[in-house]
Amino acid sequence: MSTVRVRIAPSPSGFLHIGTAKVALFNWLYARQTGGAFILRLEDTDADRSTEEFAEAMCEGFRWLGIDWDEGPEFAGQPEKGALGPYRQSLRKELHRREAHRLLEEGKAYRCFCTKEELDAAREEAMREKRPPRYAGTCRNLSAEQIAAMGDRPFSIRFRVEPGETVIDDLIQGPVKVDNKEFDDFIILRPNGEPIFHLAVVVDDGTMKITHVIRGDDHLTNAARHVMLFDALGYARPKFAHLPMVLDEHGKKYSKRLHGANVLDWRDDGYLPETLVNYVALLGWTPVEEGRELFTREELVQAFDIDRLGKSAAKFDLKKLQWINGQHIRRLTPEELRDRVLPILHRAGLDTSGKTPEWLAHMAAACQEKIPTLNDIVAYTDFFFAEPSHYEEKAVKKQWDKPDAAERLEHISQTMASVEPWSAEAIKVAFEALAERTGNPLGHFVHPARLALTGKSVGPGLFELTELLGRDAVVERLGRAIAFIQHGMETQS
RNA sequence: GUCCCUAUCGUCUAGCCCGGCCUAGGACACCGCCCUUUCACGGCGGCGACACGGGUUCAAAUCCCGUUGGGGACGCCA
Repeated sequence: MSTVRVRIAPSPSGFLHIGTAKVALFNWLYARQTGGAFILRLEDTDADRSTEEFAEAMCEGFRWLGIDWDEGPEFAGQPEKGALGPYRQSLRKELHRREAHRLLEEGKAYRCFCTKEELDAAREEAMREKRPPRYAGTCRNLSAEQIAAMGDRPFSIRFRVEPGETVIDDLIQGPVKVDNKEFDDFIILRPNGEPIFHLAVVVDDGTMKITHVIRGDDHLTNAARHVMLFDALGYARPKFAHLPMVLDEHGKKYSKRLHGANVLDWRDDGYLPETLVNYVALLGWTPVEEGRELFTREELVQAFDIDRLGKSAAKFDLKKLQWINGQHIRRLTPEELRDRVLPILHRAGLDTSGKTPEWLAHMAAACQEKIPTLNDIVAYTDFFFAEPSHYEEKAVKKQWDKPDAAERLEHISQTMASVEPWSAEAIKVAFEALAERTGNPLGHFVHPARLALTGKSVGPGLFELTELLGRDAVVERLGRAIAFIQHGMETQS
């Protein structure tokens, strides 16, 4: 029985960010690999910015990626899971408050009567004078009499940072030593009784028995504060692993407003969830098996190794993502591909109701090796569901602007009218025979035919496409194309 | 300003901890060739990096120091 307990603790103040997804994935992989528990905790203490819609959007992102949690809040009709809840930070305030007051009683924290205005002014002044903006310690050593004299003036609670050195034994960064002099006494509870992030995370991680805190390295410095709090509160210190962040293609922080910051943007763009999972996993992790880059979610669980995490930030590379997507699309069965692509076809306004599931699976198979994203299916197959609305201009010039163009299509049409059986293989043989008989290369007939049947110059293999289209449609479309060449060339713009 | 983290091809990275096997390996991208009914796929080849400067050493991508670049923390945000 594994005792590993890890968590993802997003603040529901936006969609699921690509960086959060990375952190979640590594936590999830570690949990799944060790047989431990993966916990979702919503850090919604900032009521102004946290909304239920965001919480749902975030969960939808996780669901799409296939990152499921063993313990977490109630969501979308699902009841809360787990024995150490509640899993919304906002519902744990009472506990946070109690722990803050416990520290106060134990002398590990103290009352601070400074007002926000005073503190803000002091910080600004320090910044202006290029001094480290730290709390001056005004209320650090107030006597009982002085405190009593404050009457019922509101106060915040500050953690008392003791002199010494704090060491974070980070699984990724190695031991990180920080002199406690670098930290001032930080506030853990606001005058209104609301907990501050540092207190809330530590209390929650401590009481939820988190064993490994795997998160973004923007928290590395905070980790020292957290370690001090863990110790002061008497909780077992978790192990830490601070992951490098995900940068955009220019090497900047992946801004929320950038397309792709929301993992669901990628779904909308036609990427498979397994692609995102695979790609993000490679951002900072390399398998022992050298050269291997393609993994399913399950294979990642097997291969993942927390010791092989990199230390530096990685830029997001769309081209690599596209390549991985193509690879994963090829690994789908035709039926799986069909099922994933059908909603996209429908959204594009194509009516697939006239086709059987088997036919649609064949169609999917014909495109499988060609489409970089699921969305490309539309351009590759729309002509199956509707007559080509027009012929690609450049292709018309190249293929049909020849004296014998109509004649060639006529040959093809006659051939197609009599091929038996109506199969891609037989159609291929017929085309080859036609080419040979007339002493032409195969392309001499294939290219004009493609244009006649699809209106385009690129698409699925011609013979498969021809079979799928059916003899009647093929002969009819060839006829139209011949008519177009004979009468319509000059009217086409 | 102080402190912390980080730095190998354009990009993701292997190698670094335990110096020599590194004339630095792979992948994506790019270029060329081959395959080929288009587009892809696939195959072959090419281009292409140890940020800089000092040490230590017979020997440094690998160890040490500094510089520079990037990121982060220093909030009654999370």
